[in-house]
Amino acid sequence: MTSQSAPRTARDFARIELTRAILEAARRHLAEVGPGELSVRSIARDLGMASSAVYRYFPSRDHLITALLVQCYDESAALVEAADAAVRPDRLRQRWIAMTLALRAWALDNQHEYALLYGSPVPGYAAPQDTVGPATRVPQALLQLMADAEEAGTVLGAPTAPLSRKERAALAPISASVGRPISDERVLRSLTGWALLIGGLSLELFGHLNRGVLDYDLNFRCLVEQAADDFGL
Amino acid sequence: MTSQSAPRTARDFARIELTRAILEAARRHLAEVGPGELSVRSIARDLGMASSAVYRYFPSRDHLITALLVQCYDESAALVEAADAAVRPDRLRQRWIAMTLALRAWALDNQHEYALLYGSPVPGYAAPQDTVGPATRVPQALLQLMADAEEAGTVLGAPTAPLSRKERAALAPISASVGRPISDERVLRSLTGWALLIGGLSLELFGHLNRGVLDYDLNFRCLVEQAADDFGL
DNA sequence: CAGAAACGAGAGCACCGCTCTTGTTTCTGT
DNA sequence: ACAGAAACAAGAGCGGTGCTCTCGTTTCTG
Repeated sequence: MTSQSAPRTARDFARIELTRAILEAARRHLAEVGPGELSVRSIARDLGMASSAVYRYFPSRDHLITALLVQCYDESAALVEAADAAVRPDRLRQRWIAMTLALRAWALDNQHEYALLYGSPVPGYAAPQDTVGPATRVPQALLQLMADAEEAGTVLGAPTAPLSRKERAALAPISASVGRPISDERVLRSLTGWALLIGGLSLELFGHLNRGVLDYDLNFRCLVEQAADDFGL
Repeated sequence: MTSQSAPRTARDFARIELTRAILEAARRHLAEVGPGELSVRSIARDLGMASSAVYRYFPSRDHLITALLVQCYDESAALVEAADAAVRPDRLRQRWIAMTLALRAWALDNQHEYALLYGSPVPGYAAPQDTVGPATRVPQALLQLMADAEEAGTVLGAPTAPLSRKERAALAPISASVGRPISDERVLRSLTGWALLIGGLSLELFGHLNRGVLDYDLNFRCLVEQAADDFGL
């Protein structure tokens, strides 16, 4: 780890402070240039230090990106969770709408960050273990919504052919992560919802709707409303 | 344009041949390194020419990427269309399954190419007009399927609240592109289907299902089967 | 057959991630 | 208190990138 517990000495304090400053500058750059062109050198210039000094705090550009990844996952997930919590728990449909709109709002405000999280992986980059926790917060929130829907006894929209044993087995780790009983059909529904959400946002933000859809806000709203219908919310 | 009609002279011939060779080498590299690290220099090395010579044929790296973009859009769309055509036209559900499986198969075989098409845009890159035609072939195929479903008189799965006038207006360019009558609800369904398809593939290929889903093949199949149910196919 | 156009190759510019060395500052054990 | 160890900032440097410019050669065209 980079910082051990408390800043005992002045040096410790300076270290965590500079680490924060570097990350902050990186994030500031990310607002303008996109993940692929994030440059350690320009960040260092921005902070008035030699580029080699940055490597005292982040051993490589990838480590810096990992830190940004975690920060952005957490930031967006916090917004989604907050939007969820702001709605009465039994208003299931409204919660779904609120969560999806929250993620879209964040994505629109932080397009390069969205690309970092859900776009193509950065060049030679393989996400380390640190990111998986934060990365699962949003899909977990969707899962919890579905579990609530199951407890409330809502019926799924369209009739679905029952899943085979093998199909159920493939979803086992997810079902187990919910922490309470949930049918495999609902687990699958949350996956669908997640895929639809990310797909819709990616198509919009990566420019695939350019010629075609005129009103992006309205289009996204239609998408999630229709999904709510399908999910029986 | 790069080549005007016929290769009249030996030089013309050499030019289109070399252009093709460069593109081919670029594509070969793309199978291994990912769009962001495609390097003009390494492609030139691969062909045994000076990097500056490549710029006689593609004025910039972005132009080269554009050519790859078009090629990949066309290649994947051709597979999707072929899969569609291989099924009896009135087997709507089977056509949907075939098309989605075809795109997934291509994406799995060409992961970097998929990232190029549907991942985050390449750094400073803005897709020019040339790419929009090929890019719309897949969503167009989905739209045509939905139009066929409408003609066949299938009913949509879950009940949907009717779209508002503004919502219908936002979809107008797409409806018009179908070339025959289609309800706005079905247009919206194709958008949902497209978003779900791209979202599902992106989540899978960009590593978001790593811990969770055990069997990717099965999971994707479940996704599209369930979507077929929702779409009333 | 001369002039023009296209060509390939090389040097060079400014940038990148990253490493190594050097000299300085700060902490720590005795 | 002080010496040794550890952390630090800065600079030079390596090999890579996209791209430009120049220069000598080849090919086409009027």
